[in-house]
Amino acid sequence: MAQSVKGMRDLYGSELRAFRLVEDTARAAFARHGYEEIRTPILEYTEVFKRTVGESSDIVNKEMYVFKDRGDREVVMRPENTAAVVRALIEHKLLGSSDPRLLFYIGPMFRYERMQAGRYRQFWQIGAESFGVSTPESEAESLLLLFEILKGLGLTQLKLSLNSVGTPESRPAFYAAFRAFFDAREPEYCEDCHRRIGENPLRVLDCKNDRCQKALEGHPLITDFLDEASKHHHARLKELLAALGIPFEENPRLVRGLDYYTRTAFEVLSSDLGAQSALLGGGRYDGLVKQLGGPDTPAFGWAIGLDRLASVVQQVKGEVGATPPALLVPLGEAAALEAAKLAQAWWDRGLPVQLDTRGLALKKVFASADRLGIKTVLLLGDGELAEGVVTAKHLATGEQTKVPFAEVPTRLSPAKA
RNA sequence: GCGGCUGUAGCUCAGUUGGUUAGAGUACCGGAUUGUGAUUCCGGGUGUCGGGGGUUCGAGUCCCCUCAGCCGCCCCA
Repeated sequence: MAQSVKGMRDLYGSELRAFRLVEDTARAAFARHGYEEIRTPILEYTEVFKRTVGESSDIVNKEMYVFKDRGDREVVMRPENTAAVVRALIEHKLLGSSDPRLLFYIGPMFRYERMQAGRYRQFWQIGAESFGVSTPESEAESLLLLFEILKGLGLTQLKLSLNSVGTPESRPAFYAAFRAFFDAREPEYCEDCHRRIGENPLRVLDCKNDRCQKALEGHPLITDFLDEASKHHHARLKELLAALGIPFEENPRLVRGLDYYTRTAFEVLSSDLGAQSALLGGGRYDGLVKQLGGPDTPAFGWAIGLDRLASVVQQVKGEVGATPPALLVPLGEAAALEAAKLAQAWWDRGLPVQLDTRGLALKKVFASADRLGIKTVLLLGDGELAEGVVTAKHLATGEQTKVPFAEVPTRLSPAKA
């Protein structure tokens, strides 16, 4: 049988409705907050991600869909979108003014990884980025927006895991201290940790090996090595979040997989997702714009895993049901034409009415309507035609009434359809 | 990229130490006097047993390869 490409899936039915629910909720929140949408291409030149996400990161190292196009250019299917958005802003010279530059995006990302529940090779992200503001207040605003979306979806149990990873200037001191700590008990750490200490030292901290965890007791904290400005920044953000009622817990061991983060880093995990528990993540990336050749611009942003959030929404709220419109069923040729005319007029007025053009026996029409979850069937036969009415049957109650054509629009308000 | 498990009807699954036309529930299709569903009754199996190769008189069942999915690791959304 024909199959979709490994790791890529078709979205339809209740899962797609869950996606749309999340998207609609997010778009409404973005609009309230003054965030504008941006859409960038799926394909980017490899350099965009190599220079930003980090040469040593797994994403660049082993997960990118890289290939040569017919013009022999090396391109990559975007593994994330922040770097691409920054590239676009630089290219169109949209940075450098003091005007707010608040952007959001919704789209698919691609990473070549081993399949697992909640981990797909094409997955979707909803992201928000705010450029040009370095204050903790801007971060609080962005996180308020984020929690507004989660709350709008009925997810109130989620908690932010928060850390500050300092700046490129302050981090070396921490790394040195941590390395010294590691070296002192070096033989006690597992093989993976010996690899991690070179690539991303913080990763050692969340090793699942019991011996490693024991050897880590009393390790230096990155938050103790912050410069004064970063320390104040971090303290102020925590103060704001507490005052604004955003639930968070400090996690000095929090690490992110992308190299470009500075100061604030955070993520939200969900216990409803199995091993792939990361629901969303983000943080500050003050150096990224300059790194890609733009004006020195502070920035903060986050990305939600749409596939995973939709999954959590379905687990918490149950399947997202469809809401089909009423079904207008003509009986016979004369009625078929009249029904089309009526439907045409009603559609012009914005009414949700599905026109049945199958010409099936009524019992099949009703059986089908029942399966589709249709609430109201409007019958138009010769008798109705002569009277200028439709017979409206509510499937749930079996109740049947005659409704003059002119009254259908008021009777068919979306709530009653 | 590493390790383990699974794959039979649209769905959930049964199928004996290898044995004859591959089953159940549900869903679906047709019918029970032509304009009334979700109940009932009657009828229908709709299948490349994931795919390919091998062993065997004989393979859904055993072996190898492969594809897909699931679980864990790595990592991340």
